[in-house]
Amino acid sequence: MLNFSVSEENYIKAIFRLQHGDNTVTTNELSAELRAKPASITDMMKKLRTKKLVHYEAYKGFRLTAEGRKAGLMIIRRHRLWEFFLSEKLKFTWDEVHELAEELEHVSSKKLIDKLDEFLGFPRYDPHGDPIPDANGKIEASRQVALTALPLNKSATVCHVSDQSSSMLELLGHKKIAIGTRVELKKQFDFDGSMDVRVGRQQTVNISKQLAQNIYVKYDG
Amino acid sequence: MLNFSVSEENYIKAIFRLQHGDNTVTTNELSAELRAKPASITDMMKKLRTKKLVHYEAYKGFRLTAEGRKAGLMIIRRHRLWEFFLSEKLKFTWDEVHELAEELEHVSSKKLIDKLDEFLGFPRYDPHGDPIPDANGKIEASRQVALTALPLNKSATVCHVSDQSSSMLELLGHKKIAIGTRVELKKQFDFDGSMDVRVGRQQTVNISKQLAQNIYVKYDG
DNA sequence: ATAAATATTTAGGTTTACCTAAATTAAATT
DNA sequence: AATTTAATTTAGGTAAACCTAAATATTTAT
Repeated sequence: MLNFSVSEENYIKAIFRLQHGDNTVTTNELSAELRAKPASITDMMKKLRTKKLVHYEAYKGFRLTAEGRKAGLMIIRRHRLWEFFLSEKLKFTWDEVHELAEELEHVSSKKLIDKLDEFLGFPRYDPHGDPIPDANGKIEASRQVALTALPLNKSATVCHVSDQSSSMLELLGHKKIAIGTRVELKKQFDFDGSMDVRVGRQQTVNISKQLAQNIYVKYDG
Repeated sequence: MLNFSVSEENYIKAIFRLQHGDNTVTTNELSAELRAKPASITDMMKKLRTKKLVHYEAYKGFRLTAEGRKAGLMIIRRHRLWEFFLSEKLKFTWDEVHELAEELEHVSSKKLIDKLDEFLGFPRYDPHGDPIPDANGKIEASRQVALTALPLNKSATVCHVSDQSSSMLELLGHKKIAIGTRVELKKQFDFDGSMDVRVGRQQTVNISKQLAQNIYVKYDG
């Protein structure tokens, strides 16, 4: 019930991340996320299904079961606690901590993690501002929403982009949008779903519906 | 040159430990140490030979090459630094740290380990009293000898037991010997190799040759 | 509604690190 | 020295987690 291989953990974590609520995750999405071929994804999905960690029917995408979600939360807890440790105690910069935490997170002793949590003073957020699940897997409901769901004139901060393709990053760079950028929705056009968004203090740019759906923000304050 | 699988690292570490100087290590010794069948040891030795990490000729045992020794020192450095961290910062007891460090040691980022070393204040010994190699792989020549090699009436401290079986630990407990116990050889009997040893300040106990061979001590001072 | 394009799965192969059983070599005993 | 015993290696097999190429579903476009 509680012991998974490194690979299994990476799959669970990736599905957790891509699910973003109740969405079903596709083979190709996971394939891109994990840089593994689609055929490998199918293999692993069958395995995780027999372990009752995902709901999966051929051709219909997959979602974590309650148990899979719980496992995912524990992996994320480990990951974020190590990130906090690396940044706070070992003075790594925030862009260095992720890949080291990717390795440390697979040491799965519960006692180790709970003691690490205590040593760190029970931190609530990792260095990227993401909330850290507690020892029971409880995690602060993130006030994170897609840019498309942001109310007019409410200031928010970009905290996540769900597509990491280079074409998407190029477009974001061009519009001067990055993680941490302050944004505010100024106008929404019914015809094509595009929107005018104030970026930073000076400029306002137009963003397509497709792009907005992939940008996640957190309300300020 | 510098990246090994978890299995390879475990083999290198085990050979390093068993070599204890220049002795050549046998297939069966490694098999016992790693709880793998002799055939598996032969497989891996061939692999490590092609990677130039061990000297190995069929039926003749093996020794680490200079490069293998260097790799071994780095693994031991990681292991002992994590042990120190677990004991000193997370307050694990000395008998809990070993198996956790077995997992953490395989995260091989040099920068991580050097920063951890700095964070811990460049400790010289792990919680079991074994010296920690520095960032260049330099390690304090341990003045560690088997109890059988201790001269008469020279005070020393138990720093290592090479067999960790529960039957051995039971016997040690019974004789009130643990890591850190002060001992002094009082008399040696040629007939069976047994010896009288003063343990601590009050009592003297008789120890069999077999037991003495598995107890390592460090001269005091 | 069909055809073309795309997504997913199946079938069969590879590598790593194990295993068992059998063969071979070395060491110990008579 | 010959034989028995023990250690080691070889041969061939397995499971995990990947892969490629081909087959099959599904979606999209005409």
